[in-house]
Amino acid sequence: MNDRSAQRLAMLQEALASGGTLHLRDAAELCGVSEMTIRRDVTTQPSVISLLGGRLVMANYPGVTPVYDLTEQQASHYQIKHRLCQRVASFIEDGDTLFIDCGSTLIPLLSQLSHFRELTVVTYALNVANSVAALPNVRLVLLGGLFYASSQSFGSDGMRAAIERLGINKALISAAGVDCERGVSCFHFHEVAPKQAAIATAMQRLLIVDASKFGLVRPAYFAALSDFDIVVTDDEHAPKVQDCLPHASPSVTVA
Amino acid sequence: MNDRSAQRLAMLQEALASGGTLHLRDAAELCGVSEMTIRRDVTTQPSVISLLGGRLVMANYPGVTPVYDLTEQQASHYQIKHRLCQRVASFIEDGDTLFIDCGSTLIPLLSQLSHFRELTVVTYALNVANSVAALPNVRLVLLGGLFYASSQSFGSDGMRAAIERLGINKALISAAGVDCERGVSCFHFHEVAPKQAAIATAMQRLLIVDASKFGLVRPAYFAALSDFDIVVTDDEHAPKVQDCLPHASPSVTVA
DNA sequence: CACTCAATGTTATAATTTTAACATCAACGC
DNA sequence: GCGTTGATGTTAAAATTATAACATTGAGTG
Repeated sequence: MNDRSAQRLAMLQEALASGGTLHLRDAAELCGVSEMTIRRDVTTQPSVISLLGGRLVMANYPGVTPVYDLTEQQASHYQIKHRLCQRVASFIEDGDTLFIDCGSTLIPLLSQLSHFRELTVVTYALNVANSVAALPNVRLVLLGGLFYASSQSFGSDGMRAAIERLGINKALISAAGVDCERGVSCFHFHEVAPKQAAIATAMQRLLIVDASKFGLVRPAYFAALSDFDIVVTDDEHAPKVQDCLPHASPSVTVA
Repeated sequence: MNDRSAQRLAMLQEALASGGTLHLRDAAELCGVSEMTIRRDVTTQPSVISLLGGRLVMANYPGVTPVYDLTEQQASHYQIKHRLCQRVASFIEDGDTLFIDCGSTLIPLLSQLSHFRELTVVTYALNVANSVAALPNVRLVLLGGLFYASSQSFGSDGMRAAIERLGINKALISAAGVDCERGVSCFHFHEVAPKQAAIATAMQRLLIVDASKFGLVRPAYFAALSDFDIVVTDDEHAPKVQDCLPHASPSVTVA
């Protein structure tokens, strides 16, 4: 909260911006203070710098992912999403123009995009953009606007038109709830326009949801199940899924 | 070197791909082996995963370079930008709508924005957006488009119009070259439209350049020195600056 | 000038991580 | 079967890092 403290943090942030780690002792020497002070600088106030085993690391500067500890449960829950994304990747072809939705479901897909020769990714999510920005083989189009921190995504009144002007090949859509009768829903209303526009303009529409989302109702409906060509899900909660999917037209892939 | 070892590494890589860190003990439990084995997995063979203070971190994340050695030159070079940004901050008022240019010059400013009660930041740079996205007191508007990795920024044909539709208060512009007669220039042509639009629409225009930029000519001219109201620079290379600035109209602030 | 307070430094101790050495175990060929 | 081998597990000691308590400094104030 100090002025000098903030100055030191900014200095270290600059030093770490190009990557790498800085040992506490080097940081202390660089700033001309004791290790304890640096330690206090980075631990007593929120910062993009975190302390890991005596070394300062930046929370992925060009990206925004903070350094936090995954629990074993989180890591295993991630396995489901990864399996879903592996299945999604099997639908992707070289040269595709993909619309990639916001949320955490499709994040594991992004690192797999490096295996293709050439792709274009259209998104309105900051975290997606950050992951894609690092891939040299992927052209990135980010749809900007006002930032909504809750979903790490942008919204603007022109977004629907902007998306419909693009030649999107495949729309990869995620959701927070899928209900047999009411359809597919998400939490935030600003996500509705981009999702709907992508569904409207894409040649192929994939809905990617883990099975726990079935039967859930969220504030913002944006599509019917029948609007999708393919539903990618997992078999963890098979009964719930069975209730919904046979009634709808899309083909279902269980990863 | 082992088959199982490689399998475990792949598994952990998947778990870590979305960011964050995984404690050795959780990784061990996740893979059903001892901590020692995981430790050996990641240390005995080259891998994208590294071990930092008992936690696994992805290599494309901060921790990949074991130690980052800073030269004192880098440290002092940082000081200049930080001083410039402190001066810039003194021009900012609560409630301002700021246009913030891409590049590294204005990065140190962003952490200082948390000291204000309420601000709006307009930018077309990914790195700026990432820093601002973390600030709860700042409304962020990102102008999207096609991503240009070289400048970590976006470009689109509609950007000029999009900026002129916004009520920008103060334009904070950086540059790669300032020439007395030819004007102010940058490296990339896609930066010209947003810079010009911001200059055209803003009520107050600040040019922030360290003194080493004076006398340099870059491919893309975007403004004359007289288009700015305030020039913020440093006195490191006073002679060069003197040659240019007296001829132009803006007031000069030396930080 | 003495007092106060916040920031920083110092030290000792606790907790954790790393290393090394050795034990176990299963697979495989002879 | 038997011994070898590579992978893995276990344990204890060494090194490092984290924490907490207390000492010092230094600027601002009455």
